[in-house]
Amino acid sequence: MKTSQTIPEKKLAKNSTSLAPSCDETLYATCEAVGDLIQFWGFKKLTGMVWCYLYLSPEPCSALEIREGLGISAGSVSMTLKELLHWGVVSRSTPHGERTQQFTAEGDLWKMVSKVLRERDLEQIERTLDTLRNSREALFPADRSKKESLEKFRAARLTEMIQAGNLVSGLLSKLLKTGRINVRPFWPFHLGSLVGSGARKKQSQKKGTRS
Amino acid sequence: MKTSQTIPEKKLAKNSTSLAPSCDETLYATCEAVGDLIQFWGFKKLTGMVWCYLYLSPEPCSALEIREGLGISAGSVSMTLKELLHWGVVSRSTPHGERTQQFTAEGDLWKMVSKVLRERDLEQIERTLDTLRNSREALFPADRSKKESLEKFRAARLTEMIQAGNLVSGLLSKLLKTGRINVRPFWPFHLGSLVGSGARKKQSQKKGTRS
DNA sequence: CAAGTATTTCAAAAATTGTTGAAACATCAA
DNA sequence: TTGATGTTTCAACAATTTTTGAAATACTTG
Repeated sequence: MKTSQTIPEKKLAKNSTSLAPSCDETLYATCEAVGDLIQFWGFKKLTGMVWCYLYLSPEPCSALEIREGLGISAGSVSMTLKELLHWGVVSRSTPHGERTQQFTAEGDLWKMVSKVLRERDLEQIERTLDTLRNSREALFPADRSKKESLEKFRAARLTEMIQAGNLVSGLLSKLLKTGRINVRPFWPFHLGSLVGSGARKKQSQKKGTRS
Repeated sequence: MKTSQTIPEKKLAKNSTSLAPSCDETLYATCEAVGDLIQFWGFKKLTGMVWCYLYLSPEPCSALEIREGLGISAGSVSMTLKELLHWGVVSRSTPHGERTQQFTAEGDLWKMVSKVLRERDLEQIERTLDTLRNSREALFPADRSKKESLEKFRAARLTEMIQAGNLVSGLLSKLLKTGRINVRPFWPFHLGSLVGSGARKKQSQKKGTRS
């Protein structure tokens, strides 16, 4: 939701004479762009930048190199790497009997994305769905017979939200399981703006989809 | 990335005697859950809460009602509503010659989601892609002949990221255009973990996908 | 073990973001 | 126009998040 910070002057202009951006500038800008995207996705900007720095490095990097390459503190590097390791998108190695550990970015982008989708986004959706289901239950317990219309209305809207959540959650799981999206179901409510192209009209109520 | 704040005691326990949560508590909890989800998605929590409050209201609400219902300040209500109006997910109406304006939540969840996906997420991806393409160009201009291997490596990785971005962006656009996901292509790199279920193996290089 | 270097931790500082409340503004009726 | 009420704005305040830097810890070698 937020973007660029003041660009640290750092050691950027190490070899700045040419008109074209020096390699370091380009590198930094790239890391920043990725950092922004990753921040947009809910992580810290630095997390994205460090990952990108590693991803663009043919050789494993030491913490010190990252530190200098991005102009951040030792503490930041350490904590960011810890986070990246936790997410399994960076791996650590200590070559032979060296004392300095080296870091490498996971080369498979999909692994990275899917891990986060699964462990973070999917879980957040489920968390929300739980609350919504509880709310509906509280509003509309056993007998759904005579009830104030207010509660009826709310229960109906909750149902809409829950169905939407189920749909998203289902799509996500499927994508994560098969690595492929190939689903027919579409947003099943208020079809309003949805006049999708050619395909059968089946409303798609898959068995597994509780709602 | 963050969650609950201390729950304002407000006027919650208005009619708290029953064991089951009072309606207001349930309502508040629901709004909070949605607020959290929306916050997770990059908005302010209040934005989600206010939207949810309206969405669960059969009648249009005045600013005052929201103010009291959620226990927030007049300023917050005003600014949050402004934002929601901007996103087109809430509409304003002033019944007859009344002086108090009323607010209603858009009932179509898809409209809401798609608007944000289009105007925010898609744009962020495009922004990032622009930078990545520029970087690659800077690293690897016209002649892609003899070049240091470092630059070669980086250009290759940039290409991977760009392709991934193109894929996501393409899927999103398609989804937004047709309201339906029905694509065969899958993540085209490092197939590693992807052993998708039954479907042809075509690598899918659709014409429109620049990379 | 001691010295030297690498790494982590974490309290405090900095930066950012979110909220309030009161003043300014708008609108309408009398 | 004035008074009453509803709405917006925005500077100050509050809360949260991020980053730093220095102390503590770990690890290796001599």
